[in-house]
Amino acid sequence: MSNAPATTPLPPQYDPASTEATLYKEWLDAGIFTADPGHSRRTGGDREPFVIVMPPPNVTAVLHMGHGLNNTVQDVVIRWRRMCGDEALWVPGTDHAGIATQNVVEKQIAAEGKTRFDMGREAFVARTTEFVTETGGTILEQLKAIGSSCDWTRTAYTLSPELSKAVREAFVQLHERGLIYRGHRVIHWCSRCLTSLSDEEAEHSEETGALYHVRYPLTDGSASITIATTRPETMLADVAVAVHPDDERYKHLIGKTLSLPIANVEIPIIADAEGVDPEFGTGAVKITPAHDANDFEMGTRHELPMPVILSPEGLMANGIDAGARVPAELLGIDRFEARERVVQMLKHLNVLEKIEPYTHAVRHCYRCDTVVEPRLSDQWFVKMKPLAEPALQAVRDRKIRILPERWEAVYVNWLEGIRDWNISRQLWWGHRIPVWYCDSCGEVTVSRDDISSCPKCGGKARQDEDVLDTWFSSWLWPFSTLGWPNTESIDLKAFYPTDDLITAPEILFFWVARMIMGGFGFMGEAPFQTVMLTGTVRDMNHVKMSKSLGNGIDPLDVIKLFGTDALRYTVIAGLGMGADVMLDPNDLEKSFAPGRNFVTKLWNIGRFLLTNVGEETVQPLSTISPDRLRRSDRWILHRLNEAIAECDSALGPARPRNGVWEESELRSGLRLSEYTEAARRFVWNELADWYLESTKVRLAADGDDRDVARSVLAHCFDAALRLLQPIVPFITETLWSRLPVATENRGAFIAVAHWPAKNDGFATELEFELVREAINAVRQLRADYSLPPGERIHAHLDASASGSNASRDRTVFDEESDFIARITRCDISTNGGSSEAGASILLSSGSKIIVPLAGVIDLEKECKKAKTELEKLHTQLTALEGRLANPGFTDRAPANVVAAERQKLTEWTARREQLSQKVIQLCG
RNA sequence: GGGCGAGUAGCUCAGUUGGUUAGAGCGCCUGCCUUACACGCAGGAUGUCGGGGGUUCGAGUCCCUCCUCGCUCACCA
Repeated sequence: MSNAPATTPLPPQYDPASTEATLYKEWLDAGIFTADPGHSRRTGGDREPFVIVMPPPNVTAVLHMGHGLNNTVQDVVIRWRRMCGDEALWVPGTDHAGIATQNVVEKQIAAEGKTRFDMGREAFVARTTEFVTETGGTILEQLKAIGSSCDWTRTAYTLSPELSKAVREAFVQLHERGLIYRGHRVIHWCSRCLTSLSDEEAEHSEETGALYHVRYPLTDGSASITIATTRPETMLADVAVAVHPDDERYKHLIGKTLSLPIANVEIPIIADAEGVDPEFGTGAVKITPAHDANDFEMGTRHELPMPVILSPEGLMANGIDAGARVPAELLGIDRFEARERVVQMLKHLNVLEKIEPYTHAVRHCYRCDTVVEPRLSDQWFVKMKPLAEPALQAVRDRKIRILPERWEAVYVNWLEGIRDWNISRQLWWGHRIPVWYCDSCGEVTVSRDDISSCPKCGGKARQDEDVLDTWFSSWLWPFSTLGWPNTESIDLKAFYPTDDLITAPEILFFWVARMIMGGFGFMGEAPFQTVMLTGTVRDMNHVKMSKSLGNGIDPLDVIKLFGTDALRYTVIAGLGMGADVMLDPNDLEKSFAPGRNFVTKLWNIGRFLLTNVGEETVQPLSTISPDRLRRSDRWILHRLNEAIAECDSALGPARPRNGVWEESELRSGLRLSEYTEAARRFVWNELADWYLESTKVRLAADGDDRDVARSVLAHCFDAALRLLQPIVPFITETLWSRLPVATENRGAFIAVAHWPAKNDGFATELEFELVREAINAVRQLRADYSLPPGERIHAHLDASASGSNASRDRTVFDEESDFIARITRCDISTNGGSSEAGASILLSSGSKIIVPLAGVIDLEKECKKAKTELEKLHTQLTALEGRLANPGFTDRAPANVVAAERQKLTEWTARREQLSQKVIQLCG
């Protein structure tokens, strides 16, 4: 890209389609997104590193609005830091997504009439690998389309050889530290995916079921106990009925035996204070240790047998210890069908007392939504308590902040009650557990390297069949992507710890909390200093967008229609901190209008500038002597300073000062919608609406002043483009490359240009504010009196009441008369008579704008309007006077507040005086 | 059931340690094709700040209470 001014004028319409792909390629070719570890201060360089690791999308994922939103946020932040001079690194990558990917491939082969078991493990993994290689990573290409400025030379993949090594290292280290153990207990089992799940992967959802009351008769026939259950089919695996030891209803029955209907086995009545709430149901609990986590605990306490009556597929079966509990007619029946049948059988046996409707939370597989079955099995677990401690402490000590704040409480709450993490999955797609068993001597070996023979007896070593939870690789992401476990890795030294972690709240526990634990656990340091949780994209009914619900928006459709920048601007501008973004999938035109309109506006400002400023090089503002600046120049330069300050303040400090967030900065920054609004207001409402209009007269004339206007205009637009680059990188790059400003201080791309800095030389420009006031006044008068917009009108300035400002006011209006006349079609003379009748508006300087309007004014209407206004003012003034007369207020309120009120009193009193004169004049 | 949060203009949300005419964007109404832009320009309307009570000279802001939503965790069978 060249800095030479354009030789062809800008086309009237911005065409994103023809520019975006080319531009993106130019950025890539120039390597501006590639970070250099040598530049990082941590490795002796002179730049602060600023690092974001991308939440890796599933390798099979296709871009949706959620990705669009989340990655745009990350890109805005990283582009901002890059311009600020940080060595900015955004690490992209994908997740192999164990269960999710396996499910996709299983579906494919199911269509061919096969199962993975028909294929065998090796062939299935090969097939999945092939699938992932061919179609996977599509999403990364799509992320390029939304402008993501990732360092693609560092693209990572959780199942790559490098990251697999990290996974194995992590497992072995935890094992060495005694934090990994094999447990035999009831876990969540998905009978469709045929794997165990972690607590987080088994999601609760409220369901209306039934509470079945079943009578179990005593074996001696003397009495019976009624139990309540939501899962009657599991009664076949009951091994006892527990009651509270102090429960008077049942005390005398403890120790006796019951005859379990259908299964026809004898089970004892036991007492358990911990596991039984006498208030609930009938106060008697059936104990099914193999199919309920709570019952498993009680079963363990009382050393009860644990018969299994369900197959892994969720079919009724006589498993371990079950004997012949499941009768022949139920064998092989699905658990839900079996529930119906058991209920029927209980009815026939006349032991079903009643069925109550009952709402309770049922766990579902987060991947296939199948109802999860509690199931007794052997799994590998990570002991989480020791890992959670530093993760909790880091947030309490403000080493890590979570935005928005409310999620911190959720985070703390979860970590305080953390339970051990089941990390083994009975899947084929993933990192195989690095544990080997020796069938000869029973030795269990945990190893970094594959082994084929037992290190103890030399017998054949057999690797554990299971793979690790996909999140076991994810929680290492902030350092595994930087080279860990090679602690000498230059990337690791230069870029760890990272800075911001930007993701959706759904994976706060799955991923974010575990990454923090992993960061401390393996690196001894927090993996990042800020967690920013973005909102959710929803439709107009506040329903979360999803492909399955059909209410999604394809970001690529939006890009095709309105361009990437319009998409980015719309989502960023609409995204309050942690707030959801509502978009209408049925009306893209309306949903993305803010972005499209803004981009068009920017384009047109650029067109005006390039046409009217001309193509000869503009002198840098620094070469313009301050005394050549006019009041409008000083005004816009001051507004620019304010805009820069507002953007900086909204974006906030990039990092904590000494590794710990100070209270005052803890909740500041990353308010992207505020930053966007500040930049928008400057470029649209100030630069375009006022300053640009004011330069039209100057640019049309020849002479020195034309060069001043050109310099200021170009300077301001240049700065505006820089402020906007992170949000709308493509159009700003396109326009910036054509700006005819001197080449000094410019790199090749705005994407790596310097972030604008405040220049404190420009104080508030009061004179130009006066001009704006006058213009607004004339506009209002024209609207109030319904004067045709095209009609040329005359007015005069009455400066007689403005005291010492009178001559200044007259000078200002004389000098700005061309501009005022052009913009309002109203000529203001400064030497007219002061007593002339007409509509008037008072300016803050005390001068008055008077439009002679004899004959045009509807006196009656005006009179009424003025009277209403006067009344309102009078009421407020009375209140104000009362307040100031109240010693309670004047004595206790802060002095500055009282002073402000006094000031107001003076102003209002003057205005009331003026208004009453007006009323007299109008109403007679 | 535990924890947390929210209820401010038709919609989405700002409102900093209480300070007195409550703001923005979008939408809506009116008028304008003013030679960068109708994806634009100018003007305008709109709120018992969820209800009730309290503290205070003063409450959208602090306290209590009620109502309504939302998020999150959870082995009451």
